[in-house]
Formats: sequence, C-alpha cells, structure tokens
Amino acid sequence: MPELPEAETVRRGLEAETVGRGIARVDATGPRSVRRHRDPAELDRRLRGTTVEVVGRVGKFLTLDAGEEVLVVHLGMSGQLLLSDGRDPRPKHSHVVLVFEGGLELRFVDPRTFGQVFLSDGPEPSRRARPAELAHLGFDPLTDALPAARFAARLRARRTMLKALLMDQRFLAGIGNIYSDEILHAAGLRYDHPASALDEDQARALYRHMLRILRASVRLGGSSLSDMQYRDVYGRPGRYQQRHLVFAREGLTCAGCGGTIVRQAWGGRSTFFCPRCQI
DNA sequence: CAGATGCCCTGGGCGC
DNA sequence: TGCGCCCAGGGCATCT
Repeated sequence: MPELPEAETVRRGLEAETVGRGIARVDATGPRSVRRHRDPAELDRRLRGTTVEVVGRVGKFLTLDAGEEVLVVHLGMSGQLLLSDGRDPRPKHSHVVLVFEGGLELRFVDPRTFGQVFLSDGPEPSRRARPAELAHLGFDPLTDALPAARFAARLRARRTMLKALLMDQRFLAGIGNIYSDEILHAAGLRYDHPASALDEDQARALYRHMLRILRASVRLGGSSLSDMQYRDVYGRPGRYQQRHLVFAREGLTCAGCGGTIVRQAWGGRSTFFCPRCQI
C-alpha cells in the first residue's frame, strides 16, 4: 500500500533510529524478497560490519547507505519495516532482518512478497547519486524541486489519461492508487481526463494540490486503510486516512459538492471519484 | 505510444 | 465452523 507519504514516514523513523548503528548480521531468509540476488547470504557478507550513514528515499523506494553499500528497499503492497529490541519473536513473514550491534533489529515483514530488498550494484554508489537500479524513476515531488511551469509543460505534452500519468513512476515517482484519486479530486479532474487537454492553469493547480496533499499526508504519518497493514517503524498506523475525501468512500457524500462518490474498475484496480465535481 | 490484461503472493472479509 | 469467492497500497511482461 505504501506510497510516497508512507515511505517518507518510514524513512524518517529509520533515520532517527538506525543512523550511526553498526550492522552485526543480516538474516535473509525469504528468497523471494531478495530475488535480485542469486545468493541471499550476499546481503550478510556485504553489510556485516558496516554502519548506517544516510537513509534516503526516491519515490516509494528507501535507501540505506552503509559503508560502500547502498541497501534498497521497496515495500510493495504489504511490506513493513519494523524495529524491535530483538526480545520478541519475529512476526511471520519476516523475510529479511538487519541485526544491529546491541541487539536492535530492523525486520522486513512482507506477507505478499511483492516488495523487495537488494544491494545496489550501481558503479561506485556515492552519497548524493541515485542507485543505478532507480535511474528509471521520474522526479520525486518532495525532494526534487521542479518549477510549476516545467511540470505543466511535461504534463500537457502527454496524451495519456491523468491517473495513468500520475501513477507512472517514470514520469513522477511516488504516487499510487490512493493519492492519485485524492489529488485528482482536489483538482476537480476526472481520472480519465487526457493530460494534453489541460490548460496551463489546470496543470499548475494539479501540481499545487499534489504537493499540498503529499505534504499533509507526511505530516499525519501516511494512510493506513481498514486492514491497518501500513505501519511506521514503531508499528504505529498513519492518520491521513481520516482526511481521504474519495478513496474507499464509494456511496458516501462528496465533501466538496454533496454528490455521491463512485467506484470504477480501472486498470485492474479501483478508482474513486465524484462524477459531479470532477470533470 | 497508449491501453487493457494477467500474473506474481497471502490474508482478511463476506455470503452461504 | 468451514468453504469459496472477491478484494487489496505495486510493478512488470505481454498482447492489441
């Protein structure tokens, strides 16, 4: 579930709790979670004895710089990164565990195994550079400053429908099914509105709403849906779901116009919007 | 290039 | 209590 605000909330927790800590051992027991590596033991060999120095994020991907290595984590649909003092039993589906000096554990728990953990093989990964495996990602709306005019120009150059474009990680990194619906509702635009049909003001407004919503969600620790599967590193759910105006609100009243929220199957998943105030 | 499918997985909720 | 469906934050490959 995790999209940019959830990944950023996890990043902040990791930054506060793991920077400066030495890695004593890595237990990579879930082969599918480390599928980019032929040998899961490679994570232990390469990370053992290093110290976490920087915790970064590009879109939905998290990066931990440790020594010469960059560990990349994607939470997929059901992934969690949970801290523990190591005294409680590891939850089911703890596929990768970083064990720090002193006993603190960072557990990658992922029932559906759509997420993954891998060490970058990028040529000489340096502090500021993106790992090579993340080179395909578009700009990150919270960390890569982009003038509104440039965003509008890029957006209007594309003929594809707005929701597909917002969710295209090569165009823009970090937006998924929840926030695309919330952003489009705030901007008064339908999911299937062609990007090229927007005028300059509409495109700029869409950008403004995107930044506002992403920042507001980060402030509230992201969104946890009814299953409460998303948690931060301390195991706490997010609170931004209380602010959702369309997502998972089929049949409820639109706070903006009093219309009724509709759910529509699209692209193999659900899209929520208000047919009255989104054009 | 744009769009529609289907697949990779486990688990929770619901109707019967 | 159990069984069979349907659904789920993502991403990728493969068709038209």
